[in-house]
Amino acid sequence: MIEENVEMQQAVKVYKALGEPTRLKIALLLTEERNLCCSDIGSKLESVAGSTLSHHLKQLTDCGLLSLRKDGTYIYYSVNREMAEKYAPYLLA
Amino acid sequence: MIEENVEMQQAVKVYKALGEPTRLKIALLLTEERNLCCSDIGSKLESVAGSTLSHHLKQLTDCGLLSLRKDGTYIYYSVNREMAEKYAPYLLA
DNA sequence: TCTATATTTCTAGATGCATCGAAATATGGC
DNA sequence: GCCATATTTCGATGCATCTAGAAATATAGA
Repeated sequence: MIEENVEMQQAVKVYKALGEPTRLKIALLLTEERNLCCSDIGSKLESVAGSTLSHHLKQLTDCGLLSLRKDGTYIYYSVNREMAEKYAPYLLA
Repeated sequence: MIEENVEMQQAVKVYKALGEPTRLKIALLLTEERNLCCSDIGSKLESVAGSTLSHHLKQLTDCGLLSLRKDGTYIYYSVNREMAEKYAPYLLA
């Protein structure tokens, strides 16, 4: 009987976040280029509403895959490399 | 503008498959112990209907993460190590 | 052939999720 | 304070997915 632990729950969150095309693209974008803000990211994707983008970025940060830095009205996102290396080094390849 | 290619689509499938607690457990089970059949796996999980288990195993094999070998009425599942190494080496840790 | 076991397919219900537009919040500049 | 821009929250809708039970399929053995 396999036991569910905290690490497994985190892994599920990370993989759920990456198991959606738009979010995977965002994660890949942010490994190529660090410190992009919400609207930068939006401009590199095909027609995504700001509210949708916000929702995706929240999931990616909540699971620990992205870190953010606030600067004025902008929020700059980057990939948390330790998390990517642990769960999905494919992102960094 | 980031482009969606075949590899990305495969990555989404793999991560979607792993982004669900029961399926992640199945994948972890099968990295610890290879060649388990459907009912073996069911007995190592908490109360999952056979039809549900079948559905999960299909997703894990469809994305390429599991391979299977038929022997009589049994089907033995194993983790496809190249796929795990590429997308989710966390499974093998 | 008949039976037992293993697994899948079918059908349906309940929940979750992606998406958007509109409204709300936050910050900086004038 | 007021305005412009960046981002989030809210509310709603449609679609996907998880789940299970029942029926169907497959295979081995008596």
